[in-house]
Amino acid sequence: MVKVAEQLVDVASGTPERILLAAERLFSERGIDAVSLREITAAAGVNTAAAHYHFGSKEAVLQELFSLRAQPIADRREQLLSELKPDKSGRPVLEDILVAFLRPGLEALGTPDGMAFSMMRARMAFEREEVRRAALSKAFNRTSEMALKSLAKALPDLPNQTLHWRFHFLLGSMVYTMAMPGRIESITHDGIDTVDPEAALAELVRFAAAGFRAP
Amino acid sequence: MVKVAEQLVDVASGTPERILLAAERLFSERGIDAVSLREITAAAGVNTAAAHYHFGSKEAVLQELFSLRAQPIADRREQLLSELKPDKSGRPVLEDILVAFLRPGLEALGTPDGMAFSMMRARMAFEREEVRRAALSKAFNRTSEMALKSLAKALPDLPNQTLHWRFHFLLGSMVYTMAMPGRIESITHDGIDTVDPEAALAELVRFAAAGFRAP
DNA sequence: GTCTATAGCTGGATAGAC
DNA sequence: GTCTATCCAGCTATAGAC
Repeated sequence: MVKVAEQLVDVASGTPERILLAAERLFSERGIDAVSLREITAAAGVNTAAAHYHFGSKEAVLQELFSLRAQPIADRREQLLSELKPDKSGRPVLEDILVAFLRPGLEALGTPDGMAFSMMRARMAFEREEVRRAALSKAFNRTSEMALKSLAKALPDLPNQTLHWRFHFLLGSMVYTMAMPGRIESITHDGIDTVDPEAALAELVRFAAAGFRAP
Repeated sequence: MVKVAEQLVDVASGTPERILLAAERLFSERGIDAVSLREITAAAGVNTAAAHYHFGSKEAVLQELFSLRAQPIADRREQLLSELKPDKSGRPVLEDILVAFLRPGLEALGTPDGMAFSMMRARMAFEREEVRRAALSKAFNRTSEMALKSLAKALPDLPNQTLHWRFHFLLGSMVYTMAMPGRIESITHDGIDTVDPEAALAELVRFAAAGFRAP
């Protein structure tokens, strides 16, 4: 309904931006369905009606917020994937593909806003509501297919089905990591309890690369 | 509040069982928060008050349902993990551990009830509400730690932190697989679109085993 | 553009008849 | 034990004053 600043700034100036920032924080803290529009507007210091005026509905707030945050990540991923350099055998290097695919999302974990978005994104991957998974799909489908194509080139002997299974496992590991920053394995308390995005990236790339190369 | 039959049968006889079965189906289809107690009781063909009489609250219905379904899986996992045979070097075999850990959960995907539970379980892993993650934790903590101990024995050279990271990735792949039976990768339509639990198990074991063995 | 006020629902829970 | 009837809190959304 309303054009919102391309980049949300930390100190929100206008009413729409304040609403989006409040929504992002609350959605990530407590989940989407558990947060009411009233809470969002209260946290933003504006009136309930303002959200309806600027966005039209609670779902529209979510969608606007999502695409606003997802776009830069998808763009960066696309850029990195398109810059991949083949090795001397003419094929892209598996590890390079994984880094290009994973880095934009995982490094977002390093900032408070990015962490909030990541948790929201991870949770949306498990949503039943079509409209929400559709937002994810719309934002990231293109780059997922780019990555799959590169992976197929890097691993020419891998059957297509197996490649898809392994890409699926990669997504699971990625999403699970994005869902719980700061508490890797709440199950076992002696685990890793701070998330350094660089460490997460390095560990996941190493793990997945070996997995993709399995016979 | 009320003792429910240890094993839910397909043709539900009593009122509590009918409520649990309806809840299971609806929770898995649409998510927990999106389903009202009224819908559950309507689907079960009983009155709203019946659910409160038998369970006390909607949350209690969920908890009862969860522990009822989780227990057999955890028990089976524990049994399989305790039966692991060491190889000639005296260590458990990585693949055997993975199978023991994953099989009870993944093979549940083969039955309609099991599939419904798996999707509910996967979604609960991403919940913010403490009480729900606590149910997961309570049901599966013990066997997760058993698996971690066996993994440490099978991979004596792997630093503890790395082991935990990789176990975390394993959980992510497992949960992601359990969350979306029948549509591995909705992102790419030419992917795998039916889930044979045995195939999922075999693929995940191969992928993860290679990942755990990465240097 | 931003507010107050309220309409119109839907939710969980319960009291009390049977 | 199982119903009907109802309470009351909370929600989204909107109409209309300013």
